[in-house]
Amino acid sequence: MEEITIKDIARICGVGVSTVSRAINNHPDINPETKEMIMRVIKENNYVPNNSARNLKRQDAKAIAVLVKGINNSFFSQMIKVLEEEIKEKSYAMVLQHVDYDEDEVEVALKLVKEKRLRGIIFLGGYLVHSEEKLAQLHVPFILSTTGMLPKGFSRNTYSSVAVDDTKESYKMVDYLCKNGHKDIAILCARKTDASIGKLRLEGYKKALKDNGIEVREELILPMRSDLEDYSLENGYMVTKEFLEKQIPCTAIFAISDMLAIGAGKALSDAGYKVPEDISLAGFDGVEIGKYVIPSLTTLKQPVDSMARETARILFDIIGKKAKHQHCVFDGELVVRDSTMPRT
Amino acid sequence: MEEITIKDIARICGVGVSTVSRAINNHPDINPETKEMIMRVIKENNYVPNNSARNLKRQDAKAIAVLVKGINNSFFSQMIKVLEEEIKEKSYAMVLQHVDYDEDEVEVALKLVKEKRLRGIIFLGGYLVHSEEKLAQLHVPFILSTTGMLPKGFSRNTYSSVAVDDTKESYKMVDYLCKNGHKDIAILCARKTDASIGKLRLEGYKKALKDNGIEVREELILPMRSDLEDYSLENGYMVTKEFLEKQIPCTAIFAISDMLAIGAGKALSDAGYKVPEDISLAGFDGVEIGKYVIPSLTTLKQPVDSMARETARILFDIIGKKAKHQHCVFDGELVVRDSTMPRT
DNA sequence: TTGTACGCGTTATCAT
DNA sequence: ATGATAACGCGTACAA
Repeated sequence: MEEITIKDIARICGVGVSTVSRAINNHPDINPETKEMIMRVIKENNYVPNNSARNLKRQDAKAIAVLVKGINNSFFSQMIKVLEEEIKEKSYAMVLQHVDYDEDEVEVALKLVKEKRLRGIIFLGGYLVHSEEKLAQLHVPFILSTTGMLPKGFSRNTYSSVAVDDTKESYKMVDYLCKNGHKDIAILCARKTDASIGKLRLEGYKKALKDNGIEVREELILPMRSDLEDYSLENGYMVTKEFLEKQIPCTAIFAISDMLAIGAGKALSDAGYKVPEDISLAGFDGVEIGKYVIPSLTTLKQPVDSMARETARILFDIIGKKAKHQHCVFDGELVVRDSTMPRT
Repeated sequence: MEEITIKDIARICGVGVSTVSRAINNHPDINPETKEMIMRVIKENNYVPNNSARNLKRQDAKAIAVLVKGINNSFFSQMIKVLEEEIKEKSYAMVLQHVDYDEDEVEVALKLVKEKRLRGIIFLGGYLVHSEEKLAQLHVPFILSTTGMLPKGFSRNTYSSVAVDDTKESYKMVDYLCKNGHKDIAILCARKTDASIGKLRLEGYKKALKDNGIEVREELILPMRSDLEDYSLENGYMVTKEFLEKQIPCTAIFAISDMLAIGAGKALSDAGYKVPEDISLAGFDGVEIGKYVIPSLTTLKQPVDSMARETARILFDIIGKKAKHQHCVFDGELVVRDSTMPRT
């Protein structure tokens, strides 16, 4: 039951360990026949190199890590797919690492860099606000993708970012609702303590109302419940249900994520409201399931494919010293489907 | 920019490396004051131990890996959450590893064991059918959870498993539909090449029809398209759309996963059919979103929480030598919601 | 209680 | 083209 090592292979083959190492790592200076023989022996003995030892010794891992905040976020999974393609294309390895909501992603990144000799890091989601100091220790190029921005003070030439302008896109959606005659628009938004995208999207909402001459009313601002999972279906459902029970007049609900919107849609239906005839419903993100829900969901779609591709491009440019850090803002797309209608 | 190591810490503190090591790893034989001092220096210098070096040296990692087939499977994410709780509870570390659809999970497991000195492995999903030989090399207890069974020939006392009886549960659903007067029941199922749960669920369908005196008709068996992602919304939508265009009479559609069912529901709606009045629709798995979809989805719910807890229990029992390998079959629950109705 | 020295499995730098 | 050997950073006997 002994674990077999490179030494065993060398002994069996009657060669030195360095020769085996050369065979494994596709080094040029090796006799093709020797290599073939070694590879055969490796197969026969089911030898698997120890990655810890490799990482320990190696400088150069040709790996980039993707740190995803939270699990089961269907918005990210599409991005991950694309990132994986792009990373493989450059013949890099992708290390996918989930980070719990209560974990510090920068700390995780720091560990990972030491362990895996990464060349770059992609942060997907999360709010790196409190981590400036730690971020400075990250001596590896990193890029924030679809992530709450860093505070203004943080030097913008030490990292890159790719995202939509949450305020602007949120504005777009609410403005659309206003232009379609809606005046009493509720927003299903982040908790008051949120300092990230949730806050920005709320600001867009407020600004759009003001620009359309509509008063912002506290009673129409519906923060998520903190005792339920953030951005979850259940949260959207419960908050909407409680809101509807108050019977506050309202003709449209804008949820700052599609999942919240779907939860809200169910609450509306359960309470006997027809979407969109009685109340219009809009989401944000543009996740796939929004197309399949009934009625299909009007949303503000983030161009995830392009964003993922751009994320990879920027990171590789920096790794290859082809460019400096940059900050790329994408436009979202207002996708009008069946869950909203004009108000006459 | 030099990476700081345990030696540096030792030097700064004026102690030996072993003392630092003891401080880090909470060893008993150490002066509390020395320890405190060392920990302070570690914080000040942002020292992060190198995991590769640790894993290389250590025998005993107190870690268990969860290998998940595919990404973005909302059915698994609930299980993962529970597994994480259970594993943390035992003060083990959980290593979450996604495995691509075209990757061999056993190969990934083999590598991971070498790299991380795992104590146990949980396979979530996937079909380990072709990997008997490799599985034998896995000298670490493993358990298959929610996974297509291994072939009969494989010795059942070398591994554990937790799952529902897919054939039986599928039968339950189809039998329910039959008992409610449905005779023309289409099934949205796996590709013909599938040898895993897809096959079993199809068998349950056939058996239920026969037992209810209904003929199995090929034209009502709708395999997923191979050019689209397996079990995806889009696959359910497209296959159903194409089926409906053929105008084959049918009063119910049973999809072997909830996601397929939701896709199918949209195709029905687009084609002008009312669910459940015109056609009843049922899914399988019991994912959360099924509750929020309109009409809410009748489904065969797998008891994911209990299954995850049992998975962890069994694995830890084996690790602790408290028990031998075992195979646990859970009952699913028929959850009747709004997407099905009797046929008179 | 603490420090020294060795080895974990691999890659890289030398010679040869 | 190949082999011996020194690191890589850490944990742990063993000695002190």
